[in-house]
Amino acid sequence: MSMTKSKIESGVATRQRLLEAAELLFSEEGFDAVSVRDITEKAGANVAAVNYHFNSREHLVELVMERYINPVNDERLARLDALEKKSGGKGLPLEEILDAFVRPFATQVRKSELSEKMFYKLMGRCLGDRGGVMPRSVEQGFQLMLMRFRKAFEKALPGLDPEELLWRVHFTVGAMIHSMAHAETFNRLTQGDSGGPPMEKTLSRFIRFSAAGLRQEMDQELHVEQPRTKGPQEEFLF
Amino acid sequence: MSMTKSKIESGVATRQRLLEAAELLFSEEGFDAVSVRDITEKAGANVAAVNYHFNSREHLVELVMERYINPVNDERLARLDALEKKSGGKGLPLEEILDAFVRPFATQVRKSELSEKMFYKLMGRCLGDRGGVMPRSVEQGFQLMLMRFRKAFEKALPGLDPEELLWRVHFTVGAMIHSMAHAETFNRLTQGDSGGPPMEKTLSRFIRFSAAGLRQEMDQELHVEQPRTKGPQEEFLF
DNA sequence: GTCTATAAAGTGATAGAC
DNA sequence: GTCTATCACTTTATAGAC
Repeated sequence: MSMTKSKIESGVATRQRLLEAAELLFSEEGFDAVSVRDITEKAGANVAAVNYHFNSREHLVELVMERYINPVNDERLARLDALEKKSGGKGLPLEEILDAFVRPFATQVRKSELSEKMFYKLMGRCLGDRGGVMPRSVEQGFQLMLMRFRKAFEKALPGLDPEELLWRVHFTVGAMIHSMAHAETFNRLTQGDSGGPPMEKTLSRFIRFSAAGLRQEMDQELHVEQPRTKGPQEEFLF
Repeated sequence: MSMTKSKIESGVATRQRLLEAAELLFSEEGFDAVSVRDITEKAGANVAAVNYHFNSREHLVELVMERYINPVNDERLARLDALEKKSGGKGLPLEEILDAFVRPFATQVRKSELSEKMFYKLMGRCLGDRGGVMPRSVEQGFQLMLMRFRKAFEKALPGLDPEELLWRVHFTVGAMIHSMAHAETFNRLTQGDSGGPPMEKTLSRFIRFSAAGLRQEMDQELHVEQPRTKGPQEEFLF
């Protein structure tokens, strides 16, 4: 498939067309599965155009990641800042922290020219592809952001073992990334219909799910009839 | 890096050495980032060996996926069967369903000759790489397994909207896959130490986290002071 | 800024000798 | 079962004409 002829003829700059084609292909196929030729062909440009406009394929990949991830992480920090300023040092409600963590997706997708579906897929690629390897600026932004949110969670859940908290945050991040990157696959596998855009409802669902998981008490076992007939290799009991 | 000379000299069959080398490389680099030459070099075999023993690179990939995923899915179904037989048609406790869902990882990793870390990484690759595309037999097994577990969850959570449940299961699966595939990345980004093997404790943490998220009540908002000053684009409230 | 032509390296696969 | 040699492609990147 190639770019609509209209975009080429209506004089959209080659650089812009390349960027749009790359974002579409990256979100669809993953960063490592798209060749320079795929991009230039889809953009209706010459094979040398990517290297002329972006120096190398790798630079283009990094540019795309930075363009979409950094604004999200920046807005996350800004929202957390605002919440903490408002509360004046007290622990925040989990839901508000989680809201600051995911709502930036909803606001940044509106600022972008991508469809919601493509935006989330691309975001999932950024976070899940390449074994988590990201450009330096993105990696640093992520570290800073996660450090701040981790502290906010710690304050919101005083007394919780830090290692236990880290795992709960890990599960939370995993639920978020997977939902974005693999929503289509999951729908196919479950033959279910978890619905399309708008995504506000999904983010709301995510917040409630994660808040419950993060807040959950250690004595949850009250809910369950403990099976005491465990064999030798049955080493964990919920 | 190449295979330890001992394995070559001690007469381990070439086919076996290729399989071990491939599994190690696939888990480390991902299925799409490993070439036939990478594998044969690591295994100390000739470049033509992969095609001789496995017909093609693609067949080898599918074999590896099947070897590790299918036993896990089979054991999941067997455990769920046993639970449902025991309970005689009544809804099961969430923790028991989740236990049947994740404990097979712990038992299958013991049956395999892989280290825990490698096993989980490889499993994460199977589920996360290639945009969720799996060999036919694996895909079918997954569909069957997810259908059964979805029904079990529905019975355990009567009255819950099916679409809401589907999303909660989606979050659950995401938390699990991400934890396995990206534990190392996450540790790096958080500069945290979420601990290494043994994994029993992690699975226990996962069960409690997911159970709380799945079971969570719709009126969770009681916990939080609702911000009523939302702007026009602030469309979801937890 | 765009094009062609080409370099240099890598890919999976296979025929045929041993 | 293993090896070499090679085929037929594809990849990124670039030099140089226009």
